[in-house]
Amino acid sequence: MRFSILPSATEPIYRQIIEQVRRQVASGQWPAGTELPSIRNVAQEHAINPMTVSKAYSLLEAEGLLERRRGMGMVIAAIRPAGDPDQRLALLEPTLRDAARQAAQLGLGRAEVIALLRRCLDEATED
Amino acid sequence: MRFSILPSATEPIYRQIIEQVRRQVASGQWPAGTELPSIRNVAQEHAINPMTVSKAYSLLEAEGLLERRRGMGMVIAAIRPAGDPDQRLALLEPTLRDAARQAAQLGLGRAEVIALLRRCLDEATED
Amino acid sequence: MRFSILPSATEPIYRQIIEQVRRQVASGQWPAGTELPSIRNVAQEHAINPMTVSKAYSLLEAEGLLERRRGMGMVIAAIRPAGDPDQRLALLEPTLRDAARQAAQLGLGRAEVIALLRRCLDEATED
Amino acid sequence: MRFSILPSATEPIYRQIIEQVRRQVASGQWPAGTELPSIRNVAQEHAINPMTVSKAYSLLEAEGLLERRRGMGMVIAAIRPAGDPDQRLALLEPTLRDAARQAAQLGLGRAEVIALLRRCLDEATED
DNA sequence: GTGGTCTAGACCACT
DNA sequence: GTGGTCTAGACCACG
Repeated sequence: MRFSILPSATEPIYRQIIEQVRRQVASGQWPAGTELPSIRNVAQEHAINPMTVSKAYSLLEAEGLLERRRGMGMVIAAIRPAGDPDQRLALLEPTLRDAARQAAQLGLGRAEVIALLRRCLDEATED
Repeated sequence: MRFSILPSATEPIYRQIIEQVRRQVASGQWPAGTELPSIRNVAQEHAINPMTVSKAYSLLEAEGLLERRRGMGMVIAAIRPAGDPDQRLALLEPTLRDAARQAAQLGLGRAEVIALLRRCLDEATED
Repeated sequence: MRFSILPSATEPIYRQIIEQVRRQVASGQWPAGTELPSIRNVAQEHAINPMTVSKAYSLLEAEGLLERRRGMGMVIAAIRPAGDPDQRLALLEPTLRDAARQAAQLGLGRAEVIALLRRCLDEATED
Repeated sequence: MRFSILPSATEPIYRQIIEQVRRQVASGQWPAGTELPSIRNVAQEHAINPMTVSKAYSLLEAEGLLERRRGMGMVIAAIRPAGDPDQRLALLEPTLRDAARQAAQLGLGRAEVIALLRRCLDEATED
């Protein structure tokens, strides 16, 4: 129920938050009705400005993924069904498509690329 | 000998150009002496600002990857040897590492992810 | 091509801007490609903070109504077809539906209500 | 004798309650002495916070429209006479004025707007 | 307690 | 020139 935020990353903080919420919802780990940590809490924990968190939450609300419960914080919207596996794969596709394009421009073979992905997957699941 | 540029992508245009030149050189597809398309040409073809192309070329020149030949435009510098396979793989690694992190957060299995990458590689090499 | 902003209204400023852009697009007065006044311009003209204008533009971009031309301001997105009359009426419907509900609770007759609307329409078109 | 409350509307809940009581009184549908539903009942029925209902009732009491009868809950105060038709129309005017302004910005014709209002009035009186 | 709005000002990135 | 991001702090509205 906590965000992992890297202030030094090139990706802006508010977008890091947005992406994490999207993935948590798509993976079914945050079902409809889940209460999000309050803006002030997130801001304090990560020593960032409340406006930055608010911006992320507001955009997610405009997107329909969050609902405001006035005076009571934000919750995951009921509308969204839990993401099925295909939907989750679709979220990953743009990144892999870009990787494939880069591999082609680098003249790399399929086997090499897939072997490298395997290694990265191992690292990522270790954490 | 043409760039593929997506003005709507999140990656800035000048950086798209830089990365493509780097990959073409690393893969040996653009050996030393290869002439680059003129700034004016690139700008017209993709309906982008000539200043943007100029910025990319200038940065590549400062990096030593390009050389300015008066009257001939820019050419790939003689100094840089084509990257060996490991070096080329290293250029791809950050993207795959990010993809693996996303896959983990989405709760996707290794097999699914690798299958999707295979499909993307097929598409990318068709072009 | 200018916004009319009332800082004293109960409706927040950024929302006043959003609603005006939506109506201008729906009515066909701002076709696709129309350049919007720059954030700094709008902010200066109305003596409001650039962030406020930026918030309106960003939300309209997230909505798909605006597109960013990097380094060159915002334009009306090409995707949206000019609103047909039915679409424009649909934008008005929620307000009229609310008015009808109020009239019913007030026990007012149809004729009275419609006569009042006529008077209001006269006033609004005078301006 | 029940309220219609939409927690998702932009209008705050306590204000929705206040406005409805005002209209029922102005229209004479709730004459002096009418008992209002208890705070607990309203809160349960609409799954809202009792404090919210209490706030609405208290404001209406301060306004003189309601009276607190110990053990009987709140009743419509005797003082207020039912509003005459002109007074009731005046309560509706701001909403219609806003609708007319929107219609003008949308470039809609008088006939269309009035026809739509007729349809909305039909719907509203059906309920 | 919750989030919303606005301000003022800084710094960065892109064209 | 353009918009984007973030900070710091004030005040309001809602429950």
